[in-house]
Amino acid sequence: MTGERRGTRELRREPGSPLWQQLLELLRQRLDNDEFTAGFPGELALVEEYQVSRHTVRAAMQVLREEGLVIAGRGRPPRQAEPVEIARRLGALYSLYESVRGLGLEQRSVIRCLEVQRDAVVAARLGLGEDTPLVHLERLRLAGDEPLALDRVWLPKVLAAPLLDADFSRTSLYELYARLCGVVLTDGREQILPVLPTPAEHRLLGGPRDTAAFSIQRLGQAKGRPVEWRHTLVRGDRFALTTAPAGTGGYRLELLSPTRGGDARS
Amino acid sequence: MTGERRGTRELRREPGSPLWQQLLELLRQRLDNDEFTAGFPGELALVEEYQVSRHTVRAAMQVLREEGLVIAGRGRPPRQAEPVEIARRLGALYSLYESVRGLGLEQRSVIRCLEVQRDAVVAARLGLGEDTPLVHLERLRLAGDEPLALDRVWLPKVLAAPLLDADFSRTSLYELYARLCGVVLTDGREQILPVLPTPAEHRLLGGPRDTAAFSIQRLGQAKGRPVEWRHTLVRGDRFALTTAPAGTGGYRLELLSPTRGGDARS
DNA sequence: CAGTGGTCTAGACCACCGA
DNA sequence: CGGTGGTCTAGACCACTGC
Repeated sequence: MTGERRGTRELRREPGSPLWQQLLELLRQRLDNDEFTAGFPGELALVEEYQVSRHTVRAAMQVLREEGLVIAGRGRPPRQAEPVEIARRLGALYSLYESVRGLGLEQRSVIRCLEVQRDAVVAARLGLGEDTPLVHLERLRLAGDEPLALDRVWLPKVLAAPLLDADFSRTSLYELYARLCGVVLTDGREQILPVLPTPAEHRLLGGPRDTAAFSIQRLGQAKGRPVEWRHTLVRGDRFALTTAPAGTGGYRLELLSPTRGGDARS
Repeated sequence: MTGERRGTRELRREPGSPLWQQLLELLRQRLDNDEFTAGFPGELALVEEYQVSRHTVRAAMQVLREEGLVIAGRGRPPRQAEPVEIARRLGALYSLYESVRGLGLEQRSVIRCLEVQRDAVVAARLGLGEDTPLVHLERLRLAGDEPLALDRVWLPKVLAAPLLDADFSRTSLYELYARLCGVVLTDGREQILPVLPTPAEHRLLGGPRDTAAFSIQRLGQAKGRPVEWRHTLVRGDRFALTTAPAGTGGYRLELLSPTRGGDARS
């Protein structure tokens, strides 16, 4: 906003607080403040600005790049990652969206409910008082004409009120939450359970009878504050959790091919 | 074995093949050959041996440490990680074992089957001919007196023959596989599905009726070669997959507290 | 071409840990 | 205490990208 230039920034050279960590925190704050939407500074620029060695800059940048917050590569000018690029690292629910998109299938949603509610249990999970108004969205997610998941979301009304008039049928919730409300999810915790859908749920999801499903519960956070409670039911006959390529311990929720090749109940 | 000292080792200084990557590969090989069981060299020792800068050594070591193959920390002499410490990074099945152990519960198994079989489907998954003899182990895993998981494993008999006389009731399969057969799992791919156990499976696992379960299928590899096919059924009313702390996209299979606090079928 | 990051060197000081 | 890794500097050369 001010546009002022400070030649050097406030890095304290003292033990116990490495320069690269301080720099990392400062860069995080500036990313949060959208100071870099017009382009992220190169390593040498940061060396100059903060008066540290390039090695120190690279130590801080390595973290930001691993987190996917900044995209940088040899030759290209570096840039801040788009929310969507960050979100892909946020767990099973995102890989659900991506996995379906990766197969070139059209995704849409049938909105079953979009209203303001009060729910003491959900509010508690969000760390809010039990009477806090919440925007509640319930939708059935489809690929083509086939139901894939039943998605139930609660957001604090304080943040999410603009979404009450939004059209969720074609767009990602995260995208709308970011664009209309300025809330970008940066972190989250998920819990995944195998469940047997209730008859009502099964009617919505379709599929063979006695099919189990994934129950995914998720607390989404932005800058450390809870901003989303989500409970999604994913059809178990169409999706599997598979280890991520690198064997890093990560998992992806992947759409199974229509011909369930191997049931492998050997 | 030889005890010979080569002052410098074969690192080629040429573009397109960074020194730290070459060093990383050499160290991997030496780890595979158990050259470091009596202690892993420090950074300065590697600087001297390979005639590269400490920075280069650290670049290679960073990878080995992130992979958990080497344990190193300020002050302490570095060392090669034990198989168990590596295995903890090998997916949901290991965290099952650890999660139960972490709660201080006694783990044991009831062996239901331990014999040599031929199974064309499983053999194919292991990349073997359909008549290849396999060691098959089926066991019910318990914590205290309560069944937790039904575990079915197939191993190539060529590797696993010594296990036919082993006692699995108290010890981890991975530990025995490593100790008796010299096979240390280094990698693996898993697929996790929600399923409804068959009546027979449900009788073994116990729990409320109409409880869903995790079906975990796993192909375990050692040095790139498949050495294990596994199909485990985990009780869904006692375990959940939860995101790993760092939000790295990883998941752990965690034992739920006996009092299922939040069903959250909101 | 100029600017980017990728790699590498040769030093330095310090904090931590175990003997 | 000596050895470990953690941090930091000031340089250098190169490969890649896009103009």
